[in-house]
Amino acid sequence: MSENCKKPYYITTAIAYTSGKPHIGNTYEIVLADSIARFKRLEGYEVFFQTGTDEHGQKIELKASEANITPKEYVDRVAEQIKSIWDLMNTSYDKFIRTTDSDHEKQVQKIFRRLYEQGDIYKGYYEGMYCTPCESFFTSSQLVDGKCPDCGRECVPAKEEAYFFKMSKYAQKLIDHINAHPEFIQPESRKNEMMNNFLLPGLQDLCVSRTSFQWGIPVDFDEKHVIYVWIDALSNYITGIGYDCDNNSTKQFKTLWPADLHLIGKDILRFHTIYWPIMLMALDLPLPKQIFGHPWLLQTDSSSKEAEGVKMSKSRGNVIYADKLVELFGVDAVRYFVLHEMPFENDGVISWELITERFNSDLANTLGNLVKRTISMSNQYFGGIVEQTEVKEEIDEELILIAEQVAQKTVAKIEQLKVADAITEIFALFKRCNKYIDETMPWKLAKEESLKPRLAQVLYNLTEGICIGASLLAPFMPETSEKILSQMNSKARTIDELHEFGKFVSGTKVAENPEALFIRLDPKKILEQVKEKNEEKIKEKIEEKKETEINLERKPEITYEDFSKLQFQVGEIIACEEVKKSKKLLCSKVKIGSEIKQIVSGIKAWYKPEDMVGKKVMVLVNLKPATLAGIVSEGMLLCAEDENGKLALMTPENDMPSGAEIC
RNA sequence: GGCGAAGUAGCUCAGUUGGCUAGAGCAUACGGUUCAUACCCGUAGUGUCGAGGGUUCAAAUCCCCCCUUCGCUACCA
Repeated sequence: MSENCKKPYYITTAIAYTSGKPHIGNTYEIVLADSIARFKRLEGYEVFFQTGTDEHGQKIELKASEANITPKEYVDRVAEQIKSIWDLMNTSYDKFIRTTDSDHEKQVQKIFRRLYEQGDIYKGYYEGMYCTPCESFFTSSQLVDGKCPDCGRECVPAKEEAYFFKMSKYAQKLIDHINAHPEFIQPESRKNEMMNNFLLPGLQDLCVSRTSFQWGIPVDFDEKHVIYVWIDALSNYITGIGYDCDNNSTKQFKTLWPADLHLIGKDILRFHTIYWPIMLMALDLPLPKQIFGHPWLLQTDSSSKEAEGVKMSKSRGNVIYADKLVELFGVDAVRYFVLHEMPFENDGVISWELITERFNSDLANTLGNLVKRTISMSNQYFGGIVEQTEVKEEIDEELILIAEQVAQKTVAKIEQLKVADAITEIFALFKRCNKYIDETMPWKLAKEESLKPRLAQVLYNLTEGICIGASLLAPFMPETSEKILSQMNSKARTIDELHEFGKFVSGTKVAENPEALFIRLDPKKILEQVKEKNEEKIKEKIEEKKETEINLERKPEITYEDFSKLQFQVGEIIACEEVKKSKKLLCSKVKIGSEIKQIVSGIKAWYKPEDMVGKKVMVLVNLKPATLAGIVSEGMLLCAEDENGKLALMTPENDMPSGAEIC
């Protein structure tokens, strides 16, 4: 393939939101994308790999004002931090786009205007309950006990002039596209979720502007509006490579678009498989070829059972940061671990024991030791010279066959985005090399001068096998690959040079004192170090807890008259059972004075029915009855709620009779 | 509640359209070897393939029902 007719390959990650430091879960995505990008380069594609940051929105505006700096200063800081972690992970992105880049901003304005002018965007009103931290509107039916269904915080009623995107107009076209291209959404199981939950029931129009904050790209023909995240963030995939909606797109755009792969977390699949394709349709652009919603890396923490299989998130305080891992294990080990341990469809598990185990067995034993023993034999027996002598034996053939096939096997796995399996293929070669050493027993050959030529060939075969493996390893563990090849005094090869065994230059002298690639770790010591860190973390958590305060946005003032409309009484729970049809509801019989009311409440997660019975609780008794999950509820049990959404029933401090008025 | 996924050796998982004594890696035990980072190679396993029923000459694999877990979604006064 000549230089100028290389096939393009355009891959992107989601852009990271600059509200804080990214954890290992975010980092997984960039490493995954990087390994695919590097692999495609190895295959001879002209790869363009784009990542970046999503830097607008109210949350950032808030954080910046808390820190007493401008939003731009704030995002500059975080973007730099994110970039430095991407660099720490040795990722080879070609472009780091920021949504505050001026060319991006300009283009987004033009896109918005065009969609408005062609009638896909119209002006309307958004009415509903608004959650400030989440920057989201909800219908009152979506709220959980009047709180935000995402974060559990207070919502306020709001009405906002806003622009809407007519999603429904393109829905059928998108359904047809998804049906015609089964590979479009990966893994395929996600396709059903999108179809069944959103597309088939009918798409709602999407609100694409906000007036409640300023930190965003203004709508240029209606300055009080700011373009909301969808059009702003998603467009990065085209603005980053030079799209222009007045038909002045760059050559780069024309070459690269449509993207070959959008790599994203499974949580934002909906935006990428529904809103983004529809936006593209409206712009009359082809759709990306594939969108892969990768699973999560879940952390199991040996020191606390409850943390098992819990998604990492800052609010849960169970975050493992990439730099800490790198400190303990090194970049390539972390890359290896996240790539190897992450399955294709289900969530992967990360724990200190697992990392240490993999590190020792795969990296130190299988790979590191193989390289070391091979090189040391070459030095011991031949002064470091690795030479072909053509003294071949049948026993060589299996090794050679595996070595010659490993490249194409790996290519096939990457084709399916099965990166973990690709790595396993490469390690199968290293394992075969170790076995080959036992089969040929070089130390025995070394004892007889007449067998030296055979010994030389054996070591050549090993060296060549290792070099093939190391070349293929480059996309996944770039530094290790380079180290091995440099110890072998050899060069990285392209895929095409890996199908044939014997390209290692005969007569090459290998390193005299090769450095061990991975030193075995003592799992006990690692666990001790982790324990120390955990204890620190727990202390921090406790301190944090002490300081936790919940501040709600004030609702409008009410009069005593308003208040007196509400009637609260003490009720005694005399019976309680689960509402079978629902996941969150308990149905209680509450005795209020002589009256017995049936009340349904969303507290199943915190209270067992048997624990409810006998409790005296605070009841709002004159609330209009409503039907929940088919059951009539005639009031409301009052609860306090913490920052994690945990509920606690309100009970009188001293025993009070059932029916006592609360005033 | 709707839609979907999963439940296989101690652990992480493979098991194509049903077919011979159910597999891999790690961990475990034993044996071999010594070039090497207590390493490598070999052997050995253990499994009511979530429970029950059915179809079949034959089911981990198909059908029914149930249990458990998970994902998306709805409801959640």
